[in-house]
Amino acid sequence: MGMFRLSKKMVYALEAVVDIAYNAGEHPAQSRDITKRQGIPQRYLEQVMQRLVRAGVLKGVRGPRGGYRLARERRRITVGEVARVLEDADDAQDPLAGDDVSELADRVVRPLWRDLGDTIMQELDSITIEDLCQSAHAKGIDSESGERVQFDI
Amino acid sequence: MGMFRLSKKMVYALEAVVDIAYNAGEHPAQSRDITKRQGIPQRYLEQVMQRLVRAGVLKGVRGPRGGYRLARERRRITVGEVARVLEDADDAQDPLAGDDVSELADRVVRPLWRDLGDTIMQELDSITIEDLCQSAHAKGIDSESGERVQFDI
DNA sequence: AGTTTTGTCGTGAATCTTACTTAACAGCAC
DNA sequence: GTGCTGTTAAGTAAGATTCACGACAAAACT
Repeated sequence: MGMFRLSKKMVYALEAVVDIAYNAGEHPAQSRDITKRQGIPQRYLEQVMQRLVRAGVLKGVRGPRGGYRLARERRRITVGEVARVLEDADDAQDPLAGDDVSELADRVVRPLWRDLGDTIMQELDSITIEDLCQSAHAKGIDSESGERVQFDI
Repeated sequence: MGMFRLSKKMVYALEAVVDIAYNAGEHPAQSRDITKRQGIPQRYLEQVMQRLVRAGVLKGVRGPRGGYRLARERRRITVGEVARVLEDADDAQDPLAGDDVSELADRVVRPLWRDLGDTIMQELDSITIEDLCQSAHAKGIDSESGERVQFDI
């Protein structure tokens, strides 16, 4: 059906992206370290990361000392974008269309659901990774990379 | 984990409840008619209905000419309540606790998610079945039961 | 410099778990 | 007994998790 969803995958993705943004030092952040820090299933995260790489949110570098970097500045990546990337890729069709559905469902109940999803997404689109990093900083959470390692390009 | 979710089950439940509220005449609405009208898997809905009955949202009456009625007035049932009933029953524990989770996740990312869920729920709690029926009426959707069949008790 | 080794990401499939759907039968009221 | 709800179990689809192996780039070793 393609129902909107706040999935576990999204949370993992967001945790990983924030982790990279917040802990990134000179070397890129490695998948294994991220999963260790955030308590995310190791093998699973790799798949999530691939989606983020292909979507242009992260940039993966291979080989020893490899890992992941943000593909853009922190303030130019929104939580909404990360969430959208992890939304099921295969639902090319309209989420809640349905021909064999009553008017009541089609014009009252489902619009409510759809509007709700839109509202959530708007909310998420208004929050950037930068915002979350600042929030973490304000709460005195310490970064792996000393402090203030600015992200380039 | 216990992640908040806008599930298909909830949509079905809501569609059914609204259908009952809007189409209810003298006789209770029957499961089969509801599924026919709303395009919901017949046998599946029965289970959903049971949850709603046990939660005191619906009242089932058996035998010929049996069916379902609202257990309360339309304005005293909120969309949020219906959604809550269909939230997985088995997650007795905290939704997003986790001990082996970094501060970054625990104090930044997950609170964001939890707040979002709370916001959604608040929104849903502010909408009653009555509201949806009026919306349907305003849109000129016609009821099975002539018009204006007020609900008793 | 060229080659091998090593450590990481990259990809696809296999397995496990949860949600959804279907089915079969028991219980109750007319 | 007939026609509905009530209950439990079995089957199917979707999501989450794990596994195995290929590709690539840095490092180490001639």
